[in-house]
Amino acid sequence: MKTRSQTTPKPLNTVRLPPVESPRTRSRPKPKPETRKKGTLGDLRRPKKPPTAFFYFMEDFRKTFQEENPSVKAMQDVGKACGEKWNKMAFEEKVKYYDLATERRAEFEKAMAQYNKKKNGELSEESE
DNA sequence: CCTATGATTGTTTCG
DNA sequence: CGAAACAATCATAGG
Repeated sequence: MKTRSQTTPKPLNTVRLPPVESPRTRSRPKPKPETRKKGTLGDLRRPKKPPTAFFYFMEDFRKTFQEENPSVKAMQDVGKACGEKWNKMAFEEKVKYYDLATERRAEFEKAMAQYNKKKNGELSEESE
């Protein structure tokens, strides 16, 4: 409605709705995905990001998928199936997962506050 | 034995 | 606002 002088009022629920269906706006040139996970154990300082709705969906889907496809064990195969179904999933069904992720993020915000705070002290107290 | 990579999409973070 | 990296999972590879 009408003009919104404010740029993105940033609703409290940021989300619950699926992000605009961007037509692949995320351009990922994927130049050299050599080390996507560099410090699996060394980046503990980085607050782990909250799992996305997609991951939550995977938890459920993974179990179901393995039951129907005991042959498939690697997530790579399941992941593909997940993505395919995820795109076809009904918005209402996804909302359920979005809602989960939304709550998880709230907690994550706190972790972020500490992270920012720690960042300052880290300079002095790097090793813990 | 340990570590990294593979794939999926959504979210996070900084300037 | 945009770009880039990262989030979990599990099987597999090599030294």
